[in-house]
Amino acid sequence: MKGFFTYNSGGVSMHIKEYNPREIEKKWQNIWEEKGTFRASSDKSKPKFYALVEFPYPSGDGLHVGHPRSYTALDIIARKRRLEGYNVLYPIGWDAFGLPTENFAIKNKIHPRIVTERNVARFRNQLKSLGFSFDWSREVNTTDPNYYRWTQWIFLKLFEHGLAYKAEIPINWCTECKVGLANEEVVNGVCERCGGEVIRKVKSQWMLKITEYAEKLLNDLDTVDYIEKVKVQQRNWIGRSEGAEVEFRIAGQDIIIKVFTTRPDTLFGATYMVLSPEHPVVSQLKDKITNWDQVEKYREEAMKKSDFERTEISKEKTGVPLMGLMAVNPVNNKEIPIWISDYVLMSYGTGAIMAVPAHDTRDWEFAKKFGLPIVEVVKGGDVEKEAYTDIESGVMVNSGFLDGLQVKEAIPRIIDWLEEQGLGRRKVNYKLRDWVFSRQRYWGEPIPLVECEKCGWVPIPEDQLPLTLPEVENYMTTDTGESPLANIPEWVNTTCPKCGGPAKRETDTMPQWAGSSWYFLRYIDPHNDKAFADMEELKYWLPVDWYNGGMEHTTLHLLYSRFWHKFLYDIGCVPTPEPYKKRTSHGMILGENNEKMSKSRGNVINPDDIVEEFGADTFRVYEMFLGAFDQAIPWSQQGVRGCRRFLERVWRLQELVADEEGYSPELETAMHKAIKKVSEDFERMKFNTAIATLMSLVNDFYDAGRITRGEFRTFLILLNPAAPHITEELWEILGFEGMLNEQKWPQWDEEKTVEDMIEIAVQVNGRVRDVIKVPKDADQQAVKDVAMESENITKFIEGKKIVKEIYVPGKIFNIVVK
RNA sequence: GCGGAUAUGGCGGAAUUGGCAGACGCGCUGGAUUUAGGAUCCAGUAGUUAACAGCUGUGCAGGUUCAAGUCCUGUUAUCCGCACCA
Repeated sequence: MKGFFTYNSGGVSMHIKEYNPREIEKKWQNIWEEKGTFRASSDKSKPKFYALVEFPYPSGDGLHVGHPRSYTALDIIARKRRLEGYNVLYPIGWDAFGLPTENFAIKNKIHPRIVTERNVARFRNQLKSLGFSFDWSREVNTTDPNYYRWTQWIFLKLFEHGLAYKAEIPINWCTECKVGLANEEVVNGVCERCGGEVIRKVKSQWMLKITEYAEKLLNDLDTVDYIEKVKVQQRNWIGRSEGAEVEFRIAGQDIIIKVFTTRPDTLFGATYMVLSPEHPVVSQLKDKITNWDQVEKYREEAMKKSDFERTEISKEKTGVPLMGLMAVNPVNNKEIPIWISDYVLMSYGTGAIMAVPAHDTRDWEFAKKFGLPIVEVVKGGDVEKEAYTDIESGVMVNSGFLDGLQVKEAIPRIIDWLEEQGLGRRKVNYKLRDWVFSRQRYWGEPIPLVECEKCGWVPIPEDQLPLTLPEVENYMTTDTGESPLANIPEWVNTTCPKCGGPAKRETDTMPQWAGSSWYFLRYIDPHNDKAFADMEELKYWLPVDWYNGGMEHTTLHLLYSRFWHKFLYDIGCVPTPEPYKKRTSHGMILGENNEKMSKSRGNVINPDDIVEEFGADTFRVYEMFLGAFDQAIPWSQQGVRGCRRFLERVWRLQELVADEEGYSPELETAMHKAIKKVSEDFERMKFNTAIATLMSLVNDFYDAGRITRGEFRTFLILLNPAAPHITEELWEILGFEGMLNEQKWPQWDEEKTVEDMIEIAVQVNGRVRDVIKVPKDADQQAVKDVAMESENITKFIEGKKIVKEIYVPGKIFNIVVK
């Protein structure tokens, strides 16, 4: 019984206090706050580590259990980095502009600013109750005029550099939200937020030229450490394709129609053209079209269709010929008919295609349906049965000077020819479109431009920023799609900063993605009123070392913010071409019934309830333990209980601590193994197995019946990033030096991660027949000697001939017999 | 249709490079303790079997190998992304 440490100096297991998370969690949260424990230091001599999680939209529903999954994960990384000696920046803020708040405000007649304040206060409390090691002194809020002043400033820079322009184009219009949407916000033809129907609406819109950065956004993916899934999705979204732009003349007209094609080699097989119904040439040549009534009807129908209907797959191709017009195939001067069809999109390429039915599946379907000629120009398939699209093995035929060439040879040859003749040129095309940046809503950043009759669009001078939102009575949107701001004449009517004449303010506001496109920069220097952030600070902290967030933001926020950052880099405002060095993504947490958590399904878990009943540490440990971090996983209330039980067992370890330093011989290997496993698993985001390792170690501790102070100290440090409150408390109770968060992350000795005596599985013909114990450095003969003493082995060998022996040190010994 | 991922006990999931399948947790069964248990502790828990002997077993069908959850070929199902992108 000697040397056992107990809380009350009595006997073993006598009087330790009960584990009371409610009490100790509050206690440590207060201590950390008072001491500013997790503030990033201004000391730049230390190596830095910038950990970032996507800041939340403070919705009225409060925190979702999905938020803490991401936050706990990077909290673990951040806490580990501090223990490793880094100066860590782990900030948080609020992405607080946006529709739900505004809708709530309208419905309940409360100003969106008040709603936002309330929601933020609730979120802040919830996050604080979970003990995240955020640097709260750097909190940002996108709706704060001191913040959006800089959002507006960046917008003006984009405008100055010609990257923001106003265009009258058909945009995606959500009929529910009564707001224009970016392409990225339309999912499966409906609004990604509300699921409402999206129609095409022609509106004058502010656009950002993200397409100008398509090449950089694509190429620089090779320079960053993002999970492959994200890179693949961004590449697909940018959708680069190489080909040629070819000019088709209209017979008897002085008009040229350009098409984009990736298969210029098949030009001799182009037997007709198809234009998008919206193609401007159609109206332009109205007088020449003999079946105008039919054409007009088709165009009207196409316009009426929602995006969803129009892009619906597997529907029959439709179309109408432009009678009275013929195009001329530039390679052979043959006249070919021109059709319009809604399978040709105005928004991709030039809105017109050359149709090669023999070698394009869509054109083939169309030609078959309307009896258009099919001319084979690449040999290898049966073009009467289906389009032959192979580009690897086909040989050109019926193609004049291209005959006999492989497809891959023919492509550059024909492009050279087109360029020589002035009939076309090499061209790279992207699926990525410019970013529709206007929102017809109140609760967003005002666009800091005025329209002057004389000077056109004029930016508001920088020293007059921020342009703040006016107080209004009514935020209702109108069915005509005008922003609520348009109804405030005293705000709209202003003077031109340039000439002093009368001018009108832009009344649309920015999308929610504006403020989030640069928030990680503001965290670096959040109180700066001279610049969005000081260059010296930016140089120290950028890039973000590790950014975790949802897959749903891959082609939205993540792409947008890379674009803004690249622009800021080009104009010398940030020191790095890429904002984020590493990007990872967490899986969704589903309800207990394996369905997506939602109010309507009645399967929502409220984090507050879990913290209240089990404590924040249990909640954190459970979220990390429930399964692979990057996969969707259902919640299990029973599983939470198990994690609480684990922490109870940790708490009671106090009773086992003997007054001895170092590691005991019995547990030394287990300690080194655990340090290694936990260290590596945290880095690989294998949080579930790291926690499992710690659970196993606790089981080992109980099996051993007593542990040293050294063992307990190491264990507490390993568990600390996941369960920071209970570990600090135990650290204090045990009277260890200083505070736990000031300690050093433990090291392991590779040598000591293996026991001196190890177990080797002995197989006969690949089947395990026995397990033997041998010294860890035993050679094959030694292992064989031990194995042959085993009856379990010998009875399978008896009477047979040993033909082969395989020994994998530390793993198995296999004897092959015949 | 294209691209990506996944498939392992009653459940969530483990298994660096091919080397003892089912770690860890939940649940369940039995026991101890308790006035009580949604507390704690002990034992058991893939299937089959009288068995701590064997045999079978990682969606399905083949193959490579001394050895396959892992590699190869084919196939099915589910999920995610894109979706007439010329």
